[in-house]
Amino acid sequence: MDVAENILKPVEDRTLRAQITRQILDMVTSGNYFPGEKLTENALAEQLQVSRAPLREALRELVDRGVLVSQPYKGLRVRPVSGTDLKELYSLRTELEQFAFRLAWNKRSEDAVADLESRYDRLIAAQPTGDQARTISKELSFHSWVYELSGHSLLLSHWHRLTPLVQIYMVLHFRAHGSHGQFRHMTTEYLQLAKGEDLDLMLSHIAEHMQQGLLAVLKSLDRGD
Amino acid sequence: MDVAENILKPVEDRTLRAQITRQILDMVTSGNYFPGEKLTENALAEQLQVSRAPLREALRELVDRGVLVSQPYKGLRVRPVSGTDLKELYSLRTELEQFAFRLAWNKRSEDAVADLESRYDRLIAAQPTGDQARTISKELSFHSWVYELSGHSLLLSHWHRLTPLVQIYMVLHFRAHGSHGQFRHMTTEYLQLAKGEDLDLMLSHIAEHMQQGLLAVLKSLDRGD
DNA sequence: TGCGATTTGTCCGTATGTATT
DNA sequence: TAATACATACGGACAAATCGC
Repeated sequence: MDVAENILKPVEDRTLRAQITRQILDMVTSGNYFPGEKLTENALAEQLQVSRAPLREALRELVDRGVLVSQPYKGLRVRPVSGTDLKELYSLRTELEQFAFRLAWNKRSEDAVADLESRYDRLIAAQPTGDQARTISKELSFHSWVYELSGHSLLLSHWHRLTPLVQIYMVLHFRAHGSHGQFRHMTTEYLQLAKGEDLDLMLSHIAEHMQQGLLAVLKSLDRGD
Repeated sequence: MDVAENILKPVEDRTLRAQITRQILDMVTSGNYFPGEKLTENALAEQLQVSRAPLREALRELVDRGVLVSQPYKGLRVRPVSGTDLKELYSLRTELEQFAFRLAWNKRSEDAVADLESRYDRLIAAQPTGDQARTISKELSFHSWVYELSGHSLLLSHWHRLTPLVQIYMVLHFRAHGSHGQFRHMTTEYLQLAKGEDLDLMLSHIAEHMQQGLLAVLKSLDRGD
C-alpha cells in the first residue's frame, strides 16, 4: 500500500519522474533509509531500473521538498534530524494549523464534520494493528482535514511540504516506542474541540497538542538514533 | 555556515544547474516573461547555451518553488496570477511575518536594529532611481530582516519560498503604477514600530501593511494584465 | 603529498509518448 | 486520419570534483 498516497495530492503519476519521486519518498518515509544516509545515483538507478536522467530530476524535487539534502559533487543524503529542526518543525506546524483553523472555523458543515470523524475512526482503527506506515498515514490525514477545509491552497501546499519531515520524525518515534496509543486521548480531545464552538480553546489545544508531540519525539531522539 | 548569508549574498553557483535556475528566476521576476507565458525547453537551451539535462533539472526546481507550473507532456508556463492566489499569498505572508516578529522581538539587539535601518535606507535610496528590480530587491531585503533575526531556519525557508511570487506581483504593480513611493509612509511606520516596544501594535500594523499592499496590487490586476 | 577510483555533473544522439493541427 | 512539434526517457560518453589509499 502506498504510504504517501493518502497524504499528498492524488496526482496521477503520469511521468516516470513522478513515479520515481513517489517511490523514493515512500522508501524514506517508511524508514527504509535512515536520516543522514547517503544515496548514490547509480545504485538507485539500478535498483529502480531507470536511467539517471529522470532519476536526477526526481532527486532534485526531493531536495527542494527538504526530504534530501544536496552537497554539490559530494552527493545526496536523507535529511539528518536534530532537536533544533524538530522544534522548528513543530512550532511552524502550530502556527500553520492555528491559521488553518481560524480560516476553516466557519466552514465546518455537517459533511465536513462527518469527514473529520471518519478520519478519526480510521486513525483509531489503524493504531492497534501495529502497522506503522498506515497509522502515520491516518494521523496525517486526520490533521490534513483542517488545511483542506480552509480552502487556502497556498497554505495547504506549505503543509504538504512539511508532511514528509513529520513522517520521518514519526517513524523515529515509532521505532523508539512501538506505538503512540498514548496520544489517543489528545486526539480525541482534538476531535471534540474541532466539533465544538470555542475557537480559542481549539487554538490553545493545538499548541498543547504539538508540544506533547514534540516532547515525545525529542525523547525518542535522545534515547535512540 | 550562516543560512541568511547564503541568501543575501548567494554563494558562487558551483553547478550549471544552479546558474540556470538563477538566470530563469531572474528573467521571470524581472518581467522578461509574463505570467502564463509558455516556456519551451529547446528555446531555453539554445538561448542559455546549455544542454537539456541540467536545464530540465533547473526547471523542475522552479516548478517546485511555485514559479513555474507544469502540465505533463504539455509544457511549462510561468505561474499565472489571479486575485485568489494574490489574496492567499498576502494572507499567508501576514501570518508568517507576525510569527517571525513574535520570535524575533526579544532578539532585537542594537546591531540588529542598525541592520534594519540600513536596509530601510537602501530601500528609500533605491525608490527614486526608478530601477524596478533594484527597488523590489531592497523591499524584500527589508522584510527579510525579521525572518533572519527570528533564527527559525524553517520559517526562513518558507519565506524564501514565497519571495519569487511576491516579486512577480510587485513587477505587475510597478508596470501599472510606475512607482510605489506611495507606500513610503507605511514602510516608515513599519520601521518605527519594529524599533519600538509594542509588539501588539507591530503585529496589527503588519496586517494593515499587507492589506494595503494586497489592495494596491489587486487594482493593478484589474486594470492591466 | 600524489594518484587512482568513485561519484557527481554535463552533453549528445536517439527513440518514444503525447498533444495539437 | 495523418503529420508535426514537443515533452519525456534512455544510454553512452566525457569532464569535474571528491574521496581513499
